[in-house]
This record gives sequence, structure tokens and C-alpha cells, in this order.
Amino acid sequence: MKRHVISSLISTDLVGESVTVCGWVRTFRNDQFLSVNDGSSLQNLQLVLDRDATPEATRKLLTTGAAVCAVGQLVESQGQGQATEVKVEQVEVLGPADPEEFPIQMKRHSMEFLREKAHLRFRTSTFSAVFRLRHALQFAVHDFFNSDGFYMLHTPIITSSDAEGAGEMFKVSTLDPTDLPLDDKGVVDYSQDFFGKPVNLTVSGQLEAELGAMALGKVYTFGPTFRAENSNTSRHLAEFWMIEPEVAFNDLSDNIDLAEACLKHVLTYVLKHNLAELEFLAQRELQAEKQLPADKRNAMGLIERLRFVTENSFIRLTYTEAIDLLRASKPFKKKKFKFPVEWGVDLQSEHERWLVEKKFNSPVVLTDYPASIKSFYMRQNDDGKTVAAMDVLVPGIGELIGGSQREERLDILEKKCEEFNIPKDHVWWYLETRKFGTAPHAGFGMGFERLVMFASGMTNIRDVIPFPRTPHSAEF
RNA sequence: UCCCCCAUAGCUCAGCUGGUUAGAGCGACUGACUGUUAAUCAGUAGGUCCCUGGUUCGAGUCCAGGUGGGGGAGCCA
Repeated sequence: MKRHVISSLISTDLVGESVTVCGWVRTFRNDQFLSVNDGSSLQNLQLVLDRDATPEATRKLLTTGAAVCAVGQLVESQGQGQATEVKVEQVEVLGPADPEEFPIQMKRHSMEFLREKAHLRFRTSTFSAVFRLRHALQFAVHDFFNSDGFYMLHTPIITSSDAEGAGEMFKVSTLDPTDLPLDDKGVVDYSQDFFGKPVNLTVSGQLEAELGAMALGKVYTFGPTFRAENSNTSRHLAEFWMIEPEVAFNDLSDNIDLAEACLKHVLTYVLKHNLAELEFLAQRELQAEKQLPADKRNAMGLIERLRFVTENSFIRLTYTEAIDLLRASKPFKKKKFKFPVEWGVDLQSEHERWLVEKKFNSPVVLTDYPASIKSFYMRQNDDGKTVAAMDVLVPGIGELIGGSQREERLDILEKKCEEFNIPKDHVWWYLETRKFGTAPHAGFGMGFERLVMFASGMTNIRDVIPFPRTPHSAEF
């Protein structure tokens, strides 16, 4: 069946033509006006029925949520709310939706309620807008790297690498948990497992991406990532998608430039191609913020915030400079911070928030952290105390990107493995890239859902991924 | 994992220092109206007050435990 998508019918270009449209009923007013959405855009199409020509049995089935298909002529609307409408000649209900049971009503629902209806929440304007935006953002990410000569590398999802230390891992096994094979010491004998050794779901594709970068030059991964941390926050998922570029011959400064350019590209893309969604989400945010006290609201609207990021240079400062700024700040002097601010301890959320939301009100890139609070693979600076690490912090979300220049010197990397208790035979393949033709290189990880949060103004990460995985929650 | 808050109709919520028949708005249903924009107007139905136990003459209300949800923290992206 040849169909027209609704997004192509809301302008007057096709007026006079006979059209076929299918979609889901939003409202049915006056036994005559059927508002239908097919997901092609936020816009609903108004189908105008001939009340007398439409059997009552059909009209009774035209309830919110029902799937319908209609044939008619596209005409200029006689009403005020829309440019065009369809004079329906024939309408068929493909799938009714019992109005007593269908949970999505033409009224505002709480995000908490819709989260429990994750299978149906796509039918709402908010979630359809979020997921169209999510699609556009992932397309823009691929577009950015492809245009810049990167190759996408599919790094493994099942991995035996346990060296990254990025978090607790999900074990993957085909052994029967009620009948585990044990060796003579009573320890599980993984030689009988599918891979002959213990394996996990990946917590990061970085180490493997580094291997690719040391031959292909510029690579990136964009795949699912799993953390079995018992994190119960609005910014963490057990299953999330991460973008991890890795570039040979880049230093830390190049790495920050890449992160900044990438963010600016994807936000510019959605500002150009998804303005309707962004305008809708900006309105939604405004409504939601009415419930909040004035000091908890965003200083700028959603679109203004995104433009600000695309048009201004990110603030760059070292960890040491950040500590100095924090120690000179009002909340520090008034002892408003709960956690100590001194060189050597990691910055807490409250400190990052102050820097990003109060001091600069802009994305901030913090660099050169103390070695002791960062990972083993980050490149040691000449001062011997800090490493060439970077975090990109954005208002409302905190850490959006974390990255570093990688340690390319074999002797130092081997020493770091010892300090971090990483057995060399677990990462022998990683170390060999430093043995054969080592070169400076750098990369970062960007949490895709956090990017979608930032771009959409949604405040809970569970509302920007179709089917969120969090502790005790894997329905659907 | 820790701290705080919450759980009452399909949804959002009210329900006072414990008191007799648990309410509102929206939605749904029935009817009226018919160029409506979350249509309007009138009416009707709809409740295991999250679960278990306790205190009390009496518990939606107080106490304990549990479950679920939210906000914040840690871990991080």
C-alpha cells in the first residue's frame, strides 16, 4: 500500500491530491475531527470525517491509541490550528485501543508513570521527540567522525579484559549456576566454560580501540557498555552507549580540541535538523521547571543553552587551577561544601557544579589530575605527580566526557601496571603496542545518554534510552 | 551501597491533633451539541487507602518490618 507520511502533508504542497495516511489516534473530537500521528514528526494530521457517511460502529472505535488508515483528499484547513487537513473518503480501524484500558491519555502524565509504561510511552509527544532527537544525535556522531577520516571499529561486547577498573562487571557464562564444575580446591573451573576462561560484558572498548588506532590512525567505537555498579542515580545506567574515539599522534590538547569539535558538531546538527523537537522539549522543560524553586531552574532556555555551547569556546583549566579557584570561592570560605577541597582529593559533584554552573556557566574542561585518582593507562606528566587526563563537565549533568593522552612509554606503563595491581599477562597484547612502534595517542569516552540528556533537557537518564537497565529493573 | 522524601479512583493529588458513609480535577462511560484544537455542557460508574504485623474501643491517619518509586551522595560516562 502506498502511503504518505504525515510530515509530508502538513505543508500545502500536496493540496488537492488524493492521499493515504496511517497512524495512531491522538484525539477524536465532535465525532468528526480525528487527530492522527504517525511518528514522522511531532505534527498530528487532522482527518475530517463525514459524520453521516461514517458508520457508528467505526466511529466508536476511533479512540485515543487506536491504529487507523484513511484515504481522502488533502485540502487547506477551514479551521485555525493547522494549514492542511484530509477530507476523508474512507477510514479503517486497523487496531482498536480499549479506552477503558489504554493508559496514555490526552493529558499530562508524570515521567515516573510513563517509565512504567515504557512499551507505550513512545506514543507521547515528549518521548517521540526524545527518540527522534536521539536518532539524530547518533547520526551526527557518525557523520562527525566519518567526515573527519575516522574509521568505526566494532570492539567486542564479550571480553576477558578485566584490567580497566571502570567498574563492576557482568559475568557471562554458559555454566549451570546450580551445578558449577569445581576444581580440587573448590574453585569454579572455568576451563569447562564456553570460552575456557571467565569473561564479562565490556565496560569500555578503549583498550581495543587503542590497538586499532595504532594502525588505522583515527578510530572510534560507538557501542553498548555494561556496568554492574549498584548506582541509583538519575545519571547512571547499567547498560548504556558510549562513544570512544582514539587517535594516534594526538596529545592532550588535540584530544580536547576533538571533544569540543565533536560536541559542537552534533549540537549544531540537531539545532539545524530537529528544531521542532527542541522547541517542543524547551516548552516541556519550562512547564516542568514551574514546579521548582527559582534557583533550581536553568538560567537559559534549552535552545539558548545549546547555542551557547556551539558558539563559545570551552573553558579549560587544570585540576590545580580548579582547586585554587574552589578554595577562593564563597561557598568554600563560608564552609558550604560538604567535602574537603585540597590538592590530591577528587572533586565532588558539588565542586564540579559550582565550577560549571556558578563560576563559568559554561562547559568546563578540567585537565592534569593527580595520578593517584586516575587510571593506569593515563600518560604521566613531567611533574611526576599528575597525568594528562581531561574531563568535560557540562551544566546540569556533570561529567559528559572523560579522556586522556595514553601512556605510550613501555617502562612507565609496566610500572603503572604494578602500582595498580594489574597482572601483565592479562594485558600482554595491550603492552605489545608499546613494544612495537609505540607512539603518542589520546582518546576519550562520551556517554551517549548523557549527551541526549544535555541536548533534550530531560533530567533523568531513564527517559532518554528506550528501555533503561538499572538495578532491579529490566522489564520490557 | 548510604541519607532524605513518597505510596489513597485509570492519572495528578486533597484527606486536620486517630472518629462514624474516603473526596476533587482530569480521564473513561451515557446523553446533548456539532468546524472542533487537551472541544463544550449535563449525568453515571469507578477504591484490597502498597504489603505484613503491632498499638487502640476505633487506623487511610500512629509504630515496626518489607516492597515499589522519587531526590541527593558515592562509583563513573
